[in-house]
Amino acid sequence: MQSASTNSEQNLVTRQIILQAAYEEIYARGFQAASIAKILSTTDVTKGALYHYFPTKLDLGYAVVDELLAEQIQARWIEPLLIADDPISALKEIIIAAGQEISEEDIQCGCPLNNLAQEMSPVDEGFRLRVEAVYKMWRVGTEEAFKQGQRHGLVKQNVDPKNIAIMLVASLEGCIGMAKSAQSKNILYQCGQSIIDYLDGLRG
Amino acid sequence: MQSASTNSEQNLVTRQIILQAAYEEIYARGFQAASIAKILSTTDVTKGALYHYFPTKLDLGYAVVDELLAEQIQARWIEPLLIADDPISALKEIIIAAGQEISEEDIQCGCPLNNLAQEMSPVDEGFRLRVEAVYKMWRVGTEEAFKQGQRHGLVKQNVDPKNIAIMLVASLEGCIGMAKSAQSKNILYQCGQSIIDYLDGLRG
DNA sequence: TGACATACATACCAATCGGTAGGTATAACA
DNA sequence: TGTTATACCTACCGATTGGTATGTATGTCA
Repeated sequence: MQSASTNSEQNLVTRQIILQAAYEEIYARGFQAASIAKILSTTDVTKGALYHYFPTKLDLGYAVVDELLAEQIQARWIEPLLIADDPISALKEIIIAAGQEISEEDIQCGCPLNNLAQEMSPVDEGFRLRVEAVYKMWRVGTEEAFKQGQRHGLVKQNVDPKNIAIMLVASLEGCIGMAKSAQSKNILYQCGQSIIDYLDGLRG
Repeated sequence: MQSASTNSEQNLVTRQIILQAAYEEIYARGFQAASIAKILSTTDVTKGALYHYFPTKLDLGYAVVDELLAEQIQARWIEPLLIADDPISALKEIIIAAGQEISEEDIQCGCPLNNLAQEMSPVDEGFRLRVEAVYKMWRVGTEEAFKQGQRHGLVKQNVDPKNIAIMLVASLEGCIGMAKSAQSKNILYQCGQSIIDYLDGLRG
């Protein structure tokens, strides 16, 4: 028998508190500059507790990617796309919704996945593999949606869904990154509109 | 009178050695993780010399952006574009040339300007302003080239050169970032081809 | 030739870093 | 009830960080 519910539920709560605080600290400062001490001080968790759940800082970072970021991308960019029949309309709606919901802090900090990709890919292979797994999930999901769209005759037949997926994910990340550097919602919207124009050009 | 040539020339040499080593260290690890000690050990420069030319680490980082990165972008992405009559053909050539000349280390480390943009924009406003100045130069240069192209009837009249410039810079950075995460030249080329296709769609 | 500034060089410093050792309190289980 | 594992907690550690204080060698200039 495993431990009773009372205990293991509390465990997960503490673990989740640490994970969430780590996510925010990493999002704001990057992984390498993220301070364990800061994560502890923003919560009332002690160092012993943190190192009980995560043997190293690296493991904590990995968990943020595997559990939080993968889930975020899945929920926002993949699931609604796969449900829809028309991937072009669906993606346009997702982009517009994302633009509307975005906060000043988000503009300032950009995409948490791309942040980790750019910072950690050359530095730590474990990070790179995990981040790339999320990107691949994103690209494959997008590719599938556009294949479906082609089957339904809603997307041009003479384009390669795989290439479209790569281009879309890349330019979305580029768009967010540009807005982050310029700290400008205008640039975000102008770039988003260009992506939407590109999408409309794929109509079949 | 200023100091004689012998002296001030040597000065600039030492300064340039520091700047170059700093560039490489920052390119490989990011600014915050870049180690002054490492920069000194890869050169035979002492800490006294470094802090003689650059009062703080931040000033050293600023100089890398202002002097090295601005120059790189200008030489590779702006000058050849402004010389040409046809911006679309010119940019295609630049993209193809960049793809051919890129090394494994470059794939691994990505774009030094985008790296600093994503890492430092939320953390230090001085960095953000300097990086954004380079991006703006890049965008404005691209915009001018496309305006010229419109005047010569080589670019569609019903597109906004400013939006095109934003979209191009953003998707180029996104493309390099995606290839860096995937550590894949294939992805770089596929994404680059999509950008070229986009460019061809702008023909007037 | 003497005064002064430039261009380094060396030794040191406080602060912060991630991580660990060793304890305790609690709950599960035999 | 005694044993054992889980879930913490506190105090400490060595290493590294950017930065500084002090000294010196050299070249400039009046």
